[in-house]
Amino acid sequence: MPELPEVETIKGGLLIKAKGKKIKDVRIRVPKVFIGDRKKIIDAKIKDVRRTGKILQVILDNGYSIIIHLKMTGQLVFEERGEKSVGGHPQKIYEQPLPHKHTHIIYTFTDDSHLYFNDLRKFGWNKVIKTSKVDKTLGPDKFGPEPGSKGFSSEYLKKIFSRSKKTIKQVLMDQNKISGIGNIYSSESLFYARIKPTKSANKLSDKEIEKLKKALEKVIKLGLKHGGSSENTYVNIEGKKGKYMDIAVVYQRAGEKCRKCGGKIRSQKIGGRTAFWCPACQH
DNA sequence: CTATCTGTTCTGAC
DNA sequence: TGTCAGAACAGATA
Repeated sequence: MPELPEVETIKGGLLIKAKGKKIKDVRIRVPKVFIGDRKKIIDAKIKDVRRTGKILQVILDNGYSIIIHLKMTGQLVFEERGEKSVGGHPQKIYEQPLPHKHTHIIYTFTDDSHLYFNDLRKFGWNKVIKTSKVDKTLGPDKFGPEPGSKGFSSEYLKKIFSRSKKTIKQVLMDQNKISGIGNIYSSESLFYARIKPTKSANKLSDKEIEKLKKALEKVIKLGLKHGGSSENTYVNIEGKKGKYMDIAVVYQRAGEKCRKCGGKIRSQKIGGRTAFWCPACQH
């Protein structure tokens, strides 16, 4: 799924395109991805869009909110009235005009613009809840601080790392401890910090923790700057892909040469996810 | 054809 | 309480 930079990019797009619009209709084509009462959001206006970790919150002006998780393959694409997404000969399943086979929810605004929720694997969801419950649902007991935020201090990292028995990569991806990091940015930040992903979190030195903290903040910024990563299906609100993968140092580059030392990048499963790293540079 | 992979996270079993 | 496999799903790839 989109990780923090991707979701943040979508948030920005929604603020520009959809803020202030009034929902005229919601069409639900796959019930399992829409949780809650669709009637509660009809005739409501989008007041604000926020983000907690990888979860989007669309705040409406009637006391309700839509919270959205894109999981691995979810997309939110906005189209103005009468605008036609690029079609042509459909090659890839996601490059067809909207709505298509994997469009599960269609939000229509009063000016006849649309917001489409597409999700090939149907793991993602859109959920209607009371805005007063948003903070409780997405509270700090469920989501740790994110890189760059106030709570993301060296002391905090030291605490969670020393208590964990898992590998550093697994801890980085644990949303309860740190929000917004997934497979891509955990792999990339560990490379910049020169730490191998298989290392036990509780074996990191203070110096390594300091380096990792900086690396995480750096890759998140890089991701944002490049509009996210599009290895697979991620697109922004306009249906365009992100460019982070062009500059990725290790992610999805097994067998290729390390940009620093020229050695071979290797990959291995850690806790069910594929990790990528340079055995020569990362210890 | 089959088998295996995939940017996530929750649940139930131990 | 922590950890782990499996599940939710569909398509791309070898």
